[in-house]
Amino acid sequence: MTSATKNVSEQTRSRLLNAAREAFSQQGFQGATVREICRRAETNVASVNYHFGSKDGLLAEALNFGQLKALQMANVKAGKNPEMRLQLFIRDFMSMLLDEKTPSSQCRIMARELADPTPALDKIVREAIAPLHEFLGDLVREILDNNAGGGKTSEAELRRCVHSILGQCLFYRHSHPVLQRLHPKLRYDGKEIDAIAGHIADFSLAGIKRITGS
Amino acid sequence: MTSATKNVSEQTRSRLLNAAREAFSQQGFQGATVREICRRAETNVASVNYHFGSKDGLLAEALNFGQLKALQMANVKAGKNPEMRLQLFIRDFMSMLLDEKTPSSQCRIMARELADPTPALDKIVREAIAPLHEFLGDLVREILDNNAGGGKTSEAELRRCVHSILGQCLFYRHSHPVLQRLHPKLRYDGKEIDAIAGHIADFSLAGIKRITGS
Amino acid sequence: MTSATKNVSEQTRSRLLNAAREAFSQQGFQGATVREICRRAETNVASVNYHFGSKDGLLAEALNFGQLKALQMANVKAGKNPEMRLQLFIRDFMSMLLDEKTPSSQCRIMARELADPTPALDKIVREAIAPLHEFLGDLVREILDNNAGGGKTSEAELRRCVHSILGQCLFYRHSHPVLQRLHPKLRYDGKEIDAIAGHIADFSLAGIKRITGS
Amino acid sequence: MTSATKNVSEQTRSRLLNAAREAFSQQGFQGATVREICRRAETNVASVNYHFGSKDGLLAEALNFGQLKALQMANVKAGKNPEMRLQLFIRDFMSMLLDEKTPSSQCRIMARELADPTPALDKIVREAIAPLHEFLGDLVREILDNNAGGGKTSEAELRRCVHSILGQCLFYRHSHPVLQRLHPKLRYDGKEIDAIAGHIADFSLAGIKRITGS
DNA sequence: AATGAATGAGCCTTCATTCAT
DNA sequence: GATGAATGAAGGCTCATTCAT
Repeated sequence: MTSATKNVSEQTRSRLLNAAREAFSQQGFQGATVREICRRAETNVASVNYHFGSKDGLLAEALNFGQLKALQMANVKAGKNPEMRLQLFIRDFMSMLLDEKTPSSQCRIMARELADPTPALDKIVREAIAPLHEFLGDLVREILDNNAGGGKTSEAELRRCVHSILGQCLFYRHSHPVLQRLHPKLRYDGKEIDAIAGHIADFSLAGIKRITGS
Repeated sequence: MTSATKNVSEQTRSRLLNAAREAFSQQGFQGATVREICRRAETNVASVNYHFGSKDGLLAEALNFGQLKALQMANVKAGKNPEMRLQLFIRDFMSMLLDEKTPSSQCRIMARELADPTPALDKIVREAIAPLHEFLGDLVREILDNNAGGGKTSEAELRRCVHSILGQCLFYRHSHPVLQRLHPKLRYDGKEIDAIAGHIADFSLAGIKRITGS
Repeated sequence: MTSATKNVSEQTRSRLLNAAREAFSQQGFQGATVREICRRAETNVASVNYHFGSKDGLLAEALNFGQLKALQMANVKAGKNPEMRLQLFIRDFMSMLLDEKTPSSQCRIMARELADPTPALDKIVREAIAPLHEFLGDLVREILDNNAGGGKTSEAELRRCVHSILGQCLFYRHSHPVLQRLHPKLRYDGKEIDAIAGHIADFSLAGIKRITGS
Repeated sequence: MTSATKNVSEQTRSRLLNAAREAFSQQGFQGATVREICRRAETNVASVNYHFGSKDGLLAEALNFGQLKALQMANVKAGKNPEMRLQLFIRDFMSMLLDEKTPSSQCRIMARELADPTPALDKIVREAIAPLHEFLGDLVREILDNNAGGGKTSEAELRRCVHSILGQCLFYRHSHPVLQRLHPKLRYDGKEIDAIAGHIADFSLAGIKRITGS
């Protein structure tokens, strides 16, 4: 099988995965039905079980964390100082979370998983979230080290900084239904995303430095 | 029926509400079944419809925002400077969100609603979340005014500060399933909650003050 | 208990019976719910079982055939020739069946019973329908005797004449939903009822005489 | 799949339709349960919704008016004089209504619909009953024209003749439960059906001719 | 005597899954 | 290999009925 000759089976798998990502991110895992996913993928209802064993299996495969990992790798390669790298990362992460144009539905699925864990959550945590926490932990540690006012920072405190950063970012995704109702006019276009990312970066850098600063 | 002998009907209603709060916060609205709720409440399957008309009706009643509102009112009455009030609020809010001993499952249900909106979300936003945002907005504005370095702060920027604070707090609830997997040993006892709340308050105050540009 | 002091229990019974007649004739026995009947009767849901043992019991009591019997007795007393008495009876019977102003819901309930027999049907047949058939049988026999052209008429043939008369009358009740759809403008006011009754009488007398006439 | 090997799906559909016709004609639409229908059809409870979308859908499909229409067309083609055609039609119609051996339960369902209209009644009236009334109207008009004693017959009077004929025929179906109780020994075999049909035809022709005033 | 509360059997329907082809 | 057909467990809900007072 070359890149030019993808066989029919592969095409169906692919269509199913795309349809599943769309459906899961829109309706949640429970809310999305196998029938609807198959309808969107223009295949028969038995396909999901045929190709992925079960609805759970489909979810597990539908999650690919390539984008998130690529983002981290690119960030490391950027090679700037950690403060700037944090800024960059937050902006990229927010774009991934909010930009409705990109097919980054994985993130939305993950967000759903947090609130509604399925057996797939273990895989998500292992393969995507744990590395992400580690990545941010390293970044924050670098920043803290650069600003160390003599005091040492505990692992717990470091972890909380990571949580603070992630919490701010994820809020815009988790609370999206609420924010839509509170501010119906607000649109998350590129400009707004930049503004939010800038805010979170500034807010977080100040927060991190306070930890050391004392 | 005296004040000492609560109506049987009231008791059943009450047991149903508790069971529902538990179930909804654990399995989500869709995931929780009427049968399971009734089993927990030790009553029959028809009770929910008898007492609340429907599963939706049960959800609507299961949400009462008294605790959250009481918390805000107490905070206003505390009368300290806004920085301290923010610290207090964050600690109380985190206790409410995380302390598994208190029956504050409403907050957990609300968290679920964010990820999986039902018709009840409109009510929740109107009656609980919008006031909460407003309350925090006022608090942040006071802090900003006290620290104004001449510059003005836009409404958008103010709103983002509120989001940053709430995002940090809610992260511990939204991401609970993840955090459990990342740090299996960690328990959210009073001490840990205090530490987290303290961190968020410090982090946020630093962030807010950075906004003023001072 | 005098006619002036009907006790509360009797009043409730009476209200229930009226409500039941209304409901049964409108929604049928299965379609009408005990709750709705009790709501109309402004009493509690347990009343039906309390006063009548069951929904079936309520139906059995709701049926009273006084009007139908009165009609037959009056007809006998009229003392005219049988042809005229048949005319009179058909007109009265049609009025009872169709006039929406009179509370003759029993007839409508009976009509429902025919299509949807409940345990009450035995009682209905025994107490109302069998006597009615007998009454009409006697009337037709008189007519036949008056016109006997020498030939005898079998019991079976006599019975079929009765069926023909009743069939024509009941058609307007049984097929009411259909007729409403076929001729939406038609109203069964007094004039129309008279016309129909006149037609059925003429039609039937001709039919009966043909049987003899040979 | 050859013409000899009917699709399994088709067989199930067919079994469901037969079971539904049987059940609906016996218990009415409300009284018949999906579970019972599926039990009779020896399939699972989900079949009805799978094949027909809903119980309503099943009813709509269970009604096919082919037999009734065929009967009318055959009658027209018979080409005899209208009196004889009426005789023929009544006999065929009665056979359809009463012969328990033929699968003509549609007529019985229709009869049920009259007493307990469902959303399907509109379809029934439009597709089956209205044409039937028209057919009989034409037939009666022909008879009247042949016998016109100079007088004209109004549309209303014509309609009532049709009602008289149909009423007599349908009586044996509508009142079947009653007749069973009144005359337990009577069986509607071919001979009895012929006798009834003959009676109705004679009775009606006499009635019709009376209308012409001759 | 009379009632509001509570019940459980049963309703139609939806769903992920399995099976025969 | 891939699919339309079929499945049965489970869903929320309605209802006549019963129970404790």
